[in-house]
Amino acid sequence: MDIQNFINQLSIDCVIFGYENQQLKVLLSKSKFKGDFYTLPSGFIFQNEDIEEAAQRVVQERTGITDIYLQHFNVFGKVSRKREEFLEKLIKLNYSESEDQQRQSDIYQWFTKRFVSIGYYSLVDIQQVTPQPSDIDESIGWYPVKDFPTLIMDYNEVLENAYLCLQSDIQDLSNIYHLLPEQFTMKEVQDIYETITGKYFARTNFQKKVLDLDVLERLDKKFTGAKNKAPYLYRFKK
Amino acid sequence: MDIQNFINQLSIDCVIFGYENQQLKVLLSKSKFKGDFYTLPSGFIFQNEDIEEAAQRVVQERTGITDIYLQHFNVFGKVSRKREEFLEKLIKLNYSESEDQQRQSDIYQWFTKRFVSIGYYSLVDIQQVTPQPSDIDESIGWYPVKDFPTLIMDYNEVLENAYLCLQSDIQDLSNIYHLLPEQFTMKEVQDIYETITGKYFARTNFQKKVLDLDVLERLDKKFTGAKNKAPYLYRFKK
DNA sequence: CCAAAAGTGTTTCACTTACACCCATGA
DNA sequence: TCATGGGTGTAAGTGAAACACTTTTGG
Repeated sequence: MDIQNFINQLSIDCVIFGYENQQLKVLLSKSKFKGDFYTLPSGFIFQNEDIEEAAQRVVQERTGITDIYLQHFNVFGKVSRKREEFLEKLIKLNYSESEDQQRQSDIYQWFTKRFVSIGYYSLVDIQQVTPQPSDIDESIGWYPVKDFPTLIMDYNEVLENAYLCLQSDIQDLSNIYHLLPEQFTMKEVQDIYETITGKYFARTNFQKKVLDLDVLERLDKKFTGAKNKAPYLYRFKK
Repeated sequence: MDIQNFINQLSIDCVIFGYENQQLKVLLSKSKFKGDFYTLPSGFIFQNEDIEEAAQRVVQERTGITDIYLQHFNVFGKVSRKREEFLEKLIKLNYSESEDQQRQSDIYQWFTKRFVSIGYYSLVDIQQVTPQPSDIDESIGWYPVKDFPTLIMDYNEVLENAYLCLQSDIQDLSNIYHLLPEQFTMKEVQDIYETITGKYFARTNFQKKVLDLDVLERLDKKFTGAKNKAPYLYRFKK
């Protein structure tokens, strides 16, 4: 890792949301290190790179997609952030006593310093994503927002905070479509909206409300083979 | 300045809002350096200091008040941020050719690096504030949001962005009271709200709307000596 | 022809906005 | 007693929520 070219003590943390099987999910990775270390996709900022670009890069590396919807939601800059207890556990489980010289290395110096995190959340079409583990990840995958593993440091709070911001931001239905494929039915829009807000909306009024926003264009009907009236497909206007 | 103890390439920028004479104002300082360099109150983060604490410190140093309302609104992390043109002008106007060794100094190295800004806005009771210039300020004072001088780097955009966020955040009237003194009349609340939103509200309905929020307690009447019915004073509930 | 779900129209209700009215104040 | 601005109640209007109804689909 080319530590020299990064901004010191500053990181980008991305909460990547997707929607699948009536569930809102987040992309989390599990570290190669011994011990169950789950974490958010994160990265550092090159000296010649805008932070927005760095966030794009982080999401692109883990998802494979381009043209990514990103939203800054908070910064996390407390001194501790439960870093010490994470590092202690990590070192205890992964390094023997004799590897003391390890602790003198640049990498060790880099990672044991305090970090300020810039938090972004991202909304992606989960069908477009093929999760790609980084070289320090054992695995990477989607976990339901309602049931995800304990994360390292203060990342549980970071994730919860991103979720709260998403719930608030999505009220006006302006960014919900980033979670959807190119074409979708009204029921899919409503399902996502109800899942994220946790509230139920009357079907007929929801349809009217959304169409009145005048952001959708109606396409052909979608014949699923179900023995009922086929719903229209919609697409967001450009 | 104790550069060693700060986080590198990271700064706190504070947009401090106050309200006076029917105008929303921001606190800006003018640099001691030759050339008209106006800027936002800003500072750096000590290694052993939460960023929220750093922001508190910045606002406290410039205003003298404690117990400060702060709201993070954005980060500014583009590579350039018009830094080069600012530094060029600053050096041209303030250093002679012979002072080349200056450029080797720690301070020079510190300030010429790229910075990522963490933006906070603050709402204060302007009557409580005695603006205090820092050691690099020639002066510090309040300027109307509708008419303030050109700022260095991209700080004009930072300020405008803070103002937009304030306009959005204040819709629910939840944080407006930080701009008011301990006790105030309904007309003062309405004046501030109208000034910030730029919209006019019917007096009688505004009163009802605010009282229905159930966040104010009514105190005694305020006798101003004007020959009309005295308005009630209010205070925000704890 | 029937069950299931989609789409549309209509009624009802609640809340906002507009406005009318009365009250307190001090010259 | 009068002009001025503050406080409250009520009518009108608007938009959301509830609900009834019609249409489409495939077994």
